This record gives sequence, structure tokens and C-alpha cells, in this order.
Amino acid sequence: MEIKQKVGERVRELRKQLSLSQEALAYKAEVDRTYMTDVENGRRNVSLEILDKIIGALEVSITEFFSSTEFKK
Amino acid sequence: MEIKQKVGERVRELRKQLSLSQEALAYKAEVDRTYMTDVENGRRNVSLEILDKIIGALEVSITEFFSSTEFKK
DNA sequence: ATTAAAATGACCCTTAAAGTCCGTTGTACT
DNA sequence: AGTACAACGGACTTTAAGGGTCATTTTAAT
Repeated sequence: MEIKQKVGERVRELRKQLSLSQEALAYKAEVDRTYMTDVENGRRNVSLEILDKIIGALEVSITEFFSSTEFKK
Repeated sequence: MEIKQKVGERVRELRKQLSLSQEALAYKAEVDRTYMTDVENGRRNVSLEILDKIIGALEVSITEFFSSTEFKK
């Protein structure tokens, strides 16, 4: 699976743990709602700074975000 | 410190461990040599797919790349 | 089971920025 | 002198970021 999809799944997983809608998370991360949809569905090749904002909104560190098994190759 | 700089430092750190020049790493990661300079100096807002290629060229997993202390907030 | 509302998905279109490529310059070491 | 590596600049192409709109799915209620 490609990186965009892995990131999307991870975002969705962590978002649900926070019981947030895509829209609420998007607002928190200061990105567009439809953009967040695309991210979760692996259709966006997100840049570092946007990713950083999304991870921040998910209330985890970057290390935590990428400590999930799908990123261990 | 901002995310771009953290990533740049981490790339440089791992590249030196492999004793590769920027150009050699750039070739391996299939990105431009001048681009790699900018990445290491924290001037590039790298996208996921490019980052994935660079991390691959550094021969570590994404998890390992981001397990460095500067990414733990 | 039907309805309404909320949440998500998909498409399309700008523009701001990512990424490429050419060269040149600086640095350091032999 | 020459070689290797890194940094810098400008011009160019490609794509990410953002936003509009409507369709579809999910949720929750009666």
C-alpha cells in the first residue's frame, strides 16, 4: 500500500478515537473539510506543514503518529 | 523549531551514517540534487511521496525516521 | 419503514507552491 | 593547480492547497 493511503487510514483511526467528524478535525487543523476527506481516502499527497497541522489536531506527537505498524515497512 | 528543519536535520544525520553525498542520496531517492540540499537545510515543505522516497533511500522505516527525539514534541 | 439531518464523498476549477533543471559560487582538502 | 561536495539563483513545469457545488451515505429520530 502506498504512503498516502497509510497516512489516510492513520488519520481516520486517530480521528475516531477523538470522536470528531472530518469537519471538526479539519477546522481544528485549519484545512478545508473536503481536503480532509481526500486525505483520509488517500487521495492527497500532503506536504509536511499540512501533515504537521493535522497531526497536531489529532493530539499526538509525530513519533506517535508514525509508530503505527503500517509504517514499520 | 519547525518541522521542515527537523526533517532536514534528520535526513542529514542519517545520510552521514550511510557516508553518502547529497548527490548520491538524491540519485538514490530519485529527486534533484539541488532539492536535497534545500531539504537538509529546512527550506523545503516536502510532500509525502517525496519524503517516502528519501526515507527509503536512507534505508530506514518511516517509524524509525520519526522515532528521533525531536519528533516527540 | 420513512423522514430529516448530519456526515462524507466526488467532481471540477483556480492559484499558490512544490519540484525540476540549468548553471554558478563557495569551501575544503590534496 | 585540480577534485569533490555543498550552497545558491533563476526560470520553468507540475502539482498541492483550497474552495465551490452537488450527490451519496450514514445516523438518529419518529
